[in-house]
Amino acid sequence: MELPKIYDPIAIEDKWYAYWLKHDLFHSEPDEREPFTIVIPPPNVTGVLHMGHMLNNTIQDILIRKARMEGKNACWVPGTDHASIATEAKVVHMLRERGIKKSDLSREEFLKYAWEWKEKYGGIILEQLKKLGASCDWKRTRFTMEEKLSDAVIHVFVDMYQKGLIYRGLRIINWDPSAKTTLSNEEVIYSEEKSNLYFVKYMIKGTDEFLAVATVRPETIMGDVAVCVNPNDERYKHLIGKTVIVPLVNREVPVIADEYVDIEFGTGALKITPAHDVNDYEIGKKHNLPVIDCFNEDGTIAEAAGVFIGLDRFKARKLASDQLEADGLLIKKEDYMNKVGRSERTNAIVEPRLSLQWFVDMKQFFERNPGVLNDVMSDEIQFYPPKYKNAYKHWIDNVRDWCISRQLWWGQRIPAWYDEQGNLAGVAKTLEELLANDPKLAGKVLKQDEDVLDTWFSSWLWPISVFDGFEDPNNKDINYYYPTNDLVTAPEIMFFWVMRMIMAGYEWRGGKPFKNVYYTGIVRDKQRRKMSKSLGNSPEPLELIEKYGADGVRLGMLLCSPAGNDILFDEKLCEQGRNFSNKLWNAVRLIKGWEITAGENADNKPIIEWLESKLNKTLIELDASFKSFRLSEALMTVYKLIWDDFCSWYLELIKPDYQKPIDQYTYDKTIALFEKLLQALHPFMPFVTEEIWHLIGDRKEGGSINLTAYPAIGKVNEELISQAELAFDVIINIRDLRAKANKKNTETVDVFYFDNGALSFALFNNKIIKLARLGKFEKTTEELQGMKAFLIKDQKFFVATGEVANEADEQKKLKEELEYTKGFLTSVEKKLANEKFVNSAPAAVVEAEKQKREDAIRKISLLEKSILA
RNA sequence: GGGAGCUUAGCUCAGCUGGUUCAGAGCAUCUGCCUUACAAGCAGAGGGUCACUGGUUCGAACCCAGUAGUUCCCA
Repeated sequence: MELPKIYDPIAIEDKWYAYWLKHDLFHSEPDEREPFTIVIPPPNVTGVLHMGHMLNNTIQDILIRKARMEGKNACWVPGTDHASIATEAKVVHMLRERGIKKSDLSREEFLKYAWEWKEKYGGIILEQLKKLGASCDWKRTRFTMEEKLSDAVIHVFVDMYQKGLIYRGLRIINWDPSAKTTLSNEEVIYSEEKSNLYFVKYMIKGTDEFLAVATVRPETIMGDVAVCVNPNDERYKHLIGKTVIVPLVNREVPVIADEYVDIEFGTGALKITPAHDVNDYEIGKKHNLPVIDCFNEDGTIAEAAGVFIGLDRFKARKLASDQLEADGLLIKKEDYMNKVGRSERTNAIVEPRLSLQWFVDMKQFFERNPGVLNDVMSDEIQFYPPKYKNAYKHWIDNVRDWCISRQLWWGQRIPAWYDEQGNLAGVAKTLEELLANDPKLAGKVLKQDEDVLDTWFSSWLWPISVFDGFEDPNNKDINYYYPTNDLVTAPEIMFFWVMRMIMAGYEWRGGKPFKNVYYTGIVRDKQRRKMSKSLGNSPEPLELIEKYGADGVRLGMLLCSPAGNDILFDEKLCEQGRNFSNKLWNAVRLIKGWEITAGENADNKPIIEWLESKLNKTLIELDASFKSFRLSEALMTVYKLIWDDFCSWYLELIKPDYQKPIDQYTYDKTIALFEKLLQALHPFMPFVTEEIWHLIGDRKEGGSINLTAYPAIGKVNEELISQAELAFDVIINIRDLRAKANKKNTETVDVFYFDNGALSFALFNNKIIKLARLGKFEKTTEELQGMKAFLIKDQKFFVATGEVANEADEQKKLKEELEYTKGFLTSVEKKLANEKFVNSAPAAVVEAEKQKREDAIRKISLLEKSILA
């Protein structure tokens, strides 16, 4: 069979993914094996694969493939969330292109279009994951808006209402008075705009004194309920507790004190308008102040304001300014730059507005479920890297209630009904159920809440809901797969996801949803900028895959991603990955190119045994890396084992001479070793390992390297490993001297060495001759003049490179070495002479120091002899 | 403003419980090679005051304190 010189991943990767699907290799059903479960953090259904997803899902795939090879029943559940805001924006966009306005549609009509959009464009990202090689159980694909998962959301809402864990409360929201809709923070664009700062007199009641207040929004003066100063502000201390008269409406309000006020800013006195400013609202709440809402839905002045009723807010600003001036209350007007938020869609200036929303009472939730915090702190749920425990605790300690309602249509509609006066009538799964539960409601006209629930209110249930754990809390799947093993996600969603999933787990399953949480870094470019569409600094993932193969990209991503650190992505690393695939490929070409002859070459036996030992030793390191989620380190370990140990040393050592056959024994052992290496690498590079595994053995249809057992750790012969390393060291030293002497590869050199019995490499003698291209390799008992020499420990080697060694240089080198060794010996002896060291250091350390002393003494005597000679 | 982290080779990072004269890896760099698996390669080499200052210790990259720079989170 002829194999091309260069590995071409494209066709091969498609072939194997199709094969895996055809043979249904990733599907899992509960059985008697130990389960290993990962639920995908559901990507946004509108999403397309970006670099963060690539990293995140590569890591999940590595974990799940490894578990599969370890004989566990591995199940990786894929799916997407419905992303209310993003999807609704996409649907509105689609409608606009068809000339349809959302405002002309009923809720039902709009949702029909939304589903149409979802069926057509949603879930592209899942297809893209297949290109990456993700071994998800596609038969278990879920979506947060599908019926069963929606039922779970409604169930949870009702349950929480009944437990008193949710409530309705006021909250400042972003209001678009032009579209008459609420906006999420993401839909508001802030920019610096020129405006005015008005300095206004608030007269102190019953005096001629006044308090000067600076404001950019005089049209909200009618909503003022207090003036606030900093308690440490000497200028105003005497006014705290006094009453001032609000201009324009002549209302009496108190002067209050709060640390929040910045003494330096404006006049140091702040008017408090709770209905129209977030911070004012907080202060108002703190000081138990009333709320006066002076705007209508469309941004005109409301009756509650008392003046300018019905006028537009900007016209009112002008009139208010004029009126203040006329009343002699306007001190001055300054130009002022401030941050103004505008609606992304209508460009209208966003109005902060008080609105009734649904909230989760977080404090109470944590009191019911102390495990949410405690089990993370005690590592019952383990964070990797653990430093995020701090952030987690800090957040829980300072938690704010979770606002779960959204003024949108795409999402689960809140199952709450109101009477004609807008009072809450009740909460139930359906109107029928509500009426059945509460006879008093019979005959009343009830209206369901217009809002939907936050998407996060769906995804926090994900680890339970994907196994239908709400519908049937005792079903086979949930009992088997829950709690899941690992969650892989980005640190920025620790609160949105991780914490809330943990909360849901404790509340509805009485236990954690996963055992380990692995936080990936944020993918940045080489200049440390976050990758983003607007910056255009993110490579297109699928193009990268085209260019380097999924294996290459996976390796590239992972090499630059130690756990929890940011990832400075560099395309070069993908190239390194591609090159590695090619290296493996060429190893196959070499091996498959050999003719085989019966028998066994005794010289190769120690080489084979060495690699077996080295492999086992590496497997131990690998295991440790995996256990602590150091995947980058694990990959590098395998990479070096394959490239350096297997390709550069082992294959070169056993390689028969040109056009000579290889013995059957060596061949069989080599194939067996190669197979183990491929297995160890498979979780990282699934495609190329699958391809080569099929090339080097007779495989059954439906067989896959991913279904084979991960290599078991065998015996490690340390003695043999150090002997081999010594032999390699000899080879490297000789090669160095050869290179410096400009020896051609075809020329041999002679090497002689003192044999003082301290070093042992006899098993590899012939191999040293082969790789270092030696003529003679013999012992000597005397110093050889005119030859280059090197030392390994206290053993000297002479290399006859043909050129005359410069005696002075040689002597200088030796003297330097002698000085160094003497210094070393002194430091060791000092240590050993120190009673405190000998008494307090562990015995092994002291023993090692003694050994060092002996080695150094031997080496010094050798060096001194050489220098004299 | 409050909290957390980071600072080790040109770059990105390891360095797990303080214990070799401990300073390590990959990439990059330099030198020589198209040696019949691989130039997407082979063989070698060079490169560091472990941010700074002090302390604890027989012993510090590692522990403690302070300083500087930097990143993130919350406001």
